[in-house]
Amino acid sequence: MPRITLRDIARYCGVDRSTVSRALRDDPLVTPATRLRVLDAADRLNYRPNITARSLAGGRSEALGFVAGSLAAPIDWRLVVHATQRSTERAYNLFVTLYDSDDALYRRAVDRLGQGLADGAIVLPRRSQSDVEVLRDAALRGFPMVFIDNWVEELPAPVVTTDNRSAAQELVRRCLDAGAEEMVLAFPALPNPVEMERLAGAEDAARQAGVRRLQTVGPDDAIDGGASQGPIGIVGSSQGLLHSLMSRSAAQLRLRRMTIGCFDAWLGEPHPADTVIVALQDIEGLARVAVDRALALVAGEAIEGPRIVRLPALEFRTIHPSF
Amino acid sequence: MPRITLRDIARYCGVDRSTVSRALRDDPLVTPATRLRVLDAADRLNYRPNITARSLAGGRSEALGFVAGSLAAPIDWRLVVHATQRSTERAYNLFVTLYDSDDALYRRAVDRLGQGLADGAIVLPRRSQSDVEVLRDAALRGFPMVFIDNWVEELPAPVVTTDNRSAAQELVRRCLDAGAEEMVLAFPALPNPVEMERLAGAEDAARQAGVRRLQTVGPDDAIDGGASQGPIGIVGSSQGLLHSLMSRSAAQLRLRRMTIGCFDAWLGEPHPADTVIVALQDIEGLARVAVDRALALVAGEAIEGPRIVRLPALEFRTIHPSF
DNA sequence: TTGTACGCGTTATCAG
DNA sequence: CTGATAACGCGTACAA
Repeated sequence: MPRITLRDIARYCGVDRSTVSRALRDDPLVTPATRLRVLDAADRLNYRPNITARSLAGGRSEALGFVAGSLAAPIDWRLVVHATQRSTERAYNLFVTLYDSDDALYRRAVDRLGQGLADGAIVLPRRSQSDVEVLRDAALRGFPMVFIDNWVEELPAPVVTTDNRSAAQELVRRCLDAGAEEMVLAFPALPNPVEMERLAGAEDAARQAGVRRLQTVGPDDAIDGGASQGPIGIVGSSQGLLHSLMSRSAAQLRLRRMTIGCFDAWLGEPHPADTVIVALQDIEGLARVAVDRALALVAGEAIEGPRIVRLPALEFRTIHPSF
Repeated sequence: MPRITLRDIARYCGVDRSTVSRALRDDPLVTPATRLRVLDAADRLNYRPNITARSLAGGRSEALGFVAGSLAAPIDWRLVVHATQRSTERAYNLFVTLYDSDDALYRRAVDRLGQGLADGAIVLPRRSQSDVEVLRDAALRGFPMVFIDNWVEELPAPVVTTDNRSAAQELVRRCLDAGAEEMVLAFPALPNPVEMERLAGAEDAARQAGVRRLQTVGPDDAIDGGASQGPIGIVGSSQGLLHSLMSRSAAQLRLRRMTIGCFDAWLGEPHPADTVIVALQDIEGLARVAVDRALALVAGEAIEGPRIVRLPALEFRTIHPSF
């Protein structure tokens, strides 16, 4: 099954390859008549340009990479979807590569992208320690990169993220407004900027409100119920984390009224006596801004504004059990 | 920031470009001494081969594409993760492209992959009507494709999927064993093979067991409670679908004991009185077999075994509320 | 064992 | 307006 190339069309039309190339790229230099002939032939022969050849010749691939650990959290794949859309609007392609906590895969993915496959990348880092090593080479080589959602302090690439601090504050406030008398804060122990900002914001709000009891639980801790049986507020980064915490703490939580504060999404139903408040982030906004900044970098334009862009939460949605 | 090429290394070492090329590809023809010199220089200059050039010259990209609608369902991104791993094991790269129900994006994605960017693709179709049109061109051109999980009847590509029929049967049986006195079947109206097989299997099992009441609900229907208040079984494809059905039917379901049968994953907690049975599919197996079949196609090997491979469910897991 | 020369499919730069 | 020609970076027969 031999591929149809420019040469085939050129032969078919009796013109030169370069004329075909021009015609297909809508170069105004080419006569409408010949262009029509060429387009018709291309259509008839079912021609598709070879992208690798085009990248090689043009020096650009017109593609961006999206590097992510996994797509387990809804925010992850939603970022991918919107980044794909925005890239397409800007006549760029987006390739997603996952590394799933595997450093070798991670390095490979970043390497490949920098090898002419993409003109730049959007990076969604997860574990800051290895992120640094893997990304440094590409950064040093001047490969355009933009961090999305989370980032790595040590690298100078632009960052597009959410206003995590304010959102965490607001979640705590709303839990208290809903009647919570004590607060539990559950954020992963990972030393990454997002979790740190969230924790700081939540602690701030709790302290300012003078919460009677405040505990910060680690990834394997259970909630210390103490003697109280009153309404409790639990704020954390993701449903998965909260869910496992609540399972571990089932004995302490049974029969207590709970208000849960969570980021991004809550799937399924709250328990009958509970309320869930979700900080809905502007995921589409993140993706669009990240793609635009990446393309600006690719084009060599100076970055406008601060290195870290923080988009505010779109909405705080309260979910009550439906039955 | 000029890229380092073979030429630079060749100059640096005082050898020819082709020698460098060979040394880097571990060609046994090259003297250990010179290979060492070359590798050292490559390392020192921080050389990275240009993939587009390599693909162009070699005629293969050593990459596979993974085309999916979205990654909303856990099975989707888990397939991607495992396909990435398997591809890497086989020294291939995997690029994911999403189209998110957008036909233009879809066509573009498939086109690009066929343009030299990938040697073949794994396709996870979602809506069979447009899938046919978009994929037909690539298929006709002889572009190697393998369907994963779901597929399109009209196209002859190999299929790797699960044994949906048996799994649906088993879910219904287990609901009945758990005490359900009537059954509700909730599968999307999409005319795709997976949903059809699931529905058929579920109906089979329900009929064989002589269920007193059996209803099949559409995407916007609510459950018809009738007069009964006994235990009810609800089997459907995904948590999202079941969740919206249950919300719409809240009045009928309140206070009834429910057993829910679901595919792939259940996030969050069952309601206090409910039980959830999940058919855990062999997602890693699907991904591995799909990658292997795709690479076999790429290599021009004959496909062994039947066109449709069906992997059995790994496990049926029962989830009880933890508090 | 290494160097020479050509081709991969496309774009860009010249002449004509 | 079009045709010839030289890149782009790499792989590989073939020659030395």
